[in-house]
Amino acid sequence: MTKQAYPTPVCTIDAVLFRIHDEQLQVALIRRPSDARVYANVLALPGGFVHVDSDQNLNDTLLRNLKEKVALSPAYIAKLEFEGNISRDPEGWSITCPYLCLIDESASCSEQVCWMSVSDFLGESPSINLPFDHQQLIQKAFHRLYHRAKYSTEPNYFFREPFTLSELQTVYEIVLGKPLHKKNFRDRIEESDSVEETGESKIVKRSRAKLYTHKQPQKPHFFSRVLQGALD
Amino acid sequence: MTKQAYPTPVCTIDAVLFRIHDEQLQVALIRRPSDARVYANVLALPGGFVHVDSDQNLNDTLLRNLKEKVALSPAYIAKLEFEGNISRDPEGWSITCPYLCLIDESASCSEQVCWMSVSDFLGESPSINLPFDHQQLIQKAFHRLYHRAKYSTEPNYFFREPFTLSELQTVYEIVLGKPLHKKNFRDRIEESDSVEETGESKIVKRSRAKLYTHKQPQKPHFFSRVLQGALD
DNA sequence: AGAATAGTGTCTGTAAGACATTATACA
DNA sequence: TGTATAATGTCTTACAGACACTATTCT
Repeated sequence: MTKQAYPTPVCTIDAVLFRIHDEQLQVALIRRPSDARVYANVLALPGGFVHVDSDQNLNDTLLRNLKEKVALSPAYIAKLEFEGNISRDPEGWSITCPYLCLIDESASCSEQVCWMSVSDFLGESPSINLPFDHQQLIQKAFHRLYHRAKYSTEPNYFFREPFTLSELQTVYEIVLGKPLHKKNFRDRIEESDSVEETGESKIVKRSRAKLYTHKQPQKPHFFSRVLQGALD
Repeated sequence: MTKQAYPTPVCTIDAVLFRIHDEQLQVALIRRPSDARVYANVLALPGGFVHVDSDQNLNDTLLRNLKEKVALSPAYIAKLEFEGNISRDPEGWSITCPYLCLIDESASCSEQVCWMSVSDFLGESPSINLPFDHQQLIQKAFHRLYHRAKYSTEPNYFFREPFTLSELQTVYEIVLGKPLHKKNFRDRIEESDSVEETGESKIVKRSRAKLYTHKQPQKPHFFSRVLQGALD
């Protein structure tokens, strides 16, 4: 009954990295290396192995992999549900520790990154097939973000730089897939106490809008009531 | 960049197994084997390694370990957040895939199991020190159950046999640590559509109470509003 | 009969939902 | 001056919260 008695499954992290771009929710994919034992040269979620020498924890593993493969550090990260079984990797038993990562639209990243619309992966027959259980991981990450948009301020972290409330509302509308009442949205954000005015403002379209920043980094507010009503 | 290029951390499952007993929320601990390389003969959460030959997935790993070490199968299981770092195990890098498990009060289990009050582990200085990060895992599991008791019917699964609504309310009160209004609680449970009458009833204390069972096994209902009010 | 528990009726308060209005910038 | 957007005011409604009440069973 000592530790080395059993072979341990292969264990990796995977990053489901989302951004808002062109009025779409997009996910980052990268092409697997040509010398990979399975799924060589195929588009997949960025991920990788723990470096037991350099990583102190799985967070380090995630950030290192994103830096190496996508060349950016996310504005927000959160753990998703682990997944481990004999069939997700053709090479045998494996476990993944997947993360949801949010990044702001203007963040620059490696040109290797292929951004695809998340909606391409929500149906039964996606436009491209992803290796492993990566489509399921994207679906789970979206499911989480979608629901959190209804009862938390997690989508706030699609912004790193100051933002206007209208921009923020647009993000929520894209995630939820339906328009929201402006006043209700603003009341809700105010009630959450999740943002504060910078004092600055910017001219957007034909009006002047106040700029806001996060009050708490990486700590969404949770509402006591789920957002029900939305237009249509 | 092939798979076997890096050593993989040790990966285990841990079970935070809760029951309601003696008006308390209790957690199951077992004594580690005397030949363990670390923390031999110490009380800890039941857990163990993946058997890549016999387990199809981590669920199998959990159930097999619970059967072997606690001699029972839980009424409800759910994944908790994975944890992986260099310091949680004195032997080095390790990852745990922890599960929350609920079992009914009357379930019989191995006599080896030591049931302890969860409240013993919620403060800074617990009555006994647990190895690894097991105290944190218990705290996280309780935190989840506590909050889910406020916005879901997850605590329903402390029952496997038919139960009365008063018994159910008592379970919620123990988890939440405060009394609830009877009528409000019953309205909420009815609204959730999570239980149905068996048609049977039983005499409890000085009155006759209807018996209920789950409508959906393993699928809690989620309310659109968080339970705020409770007595005191 | 009295006590304890199961089960129900109903009023209130609060925050989400719906919609209207005002203010501001620009062409 | 007209139009599009920012920002706010206010009425309605749904449901949690509080509490009173009735029904049933046992001592």
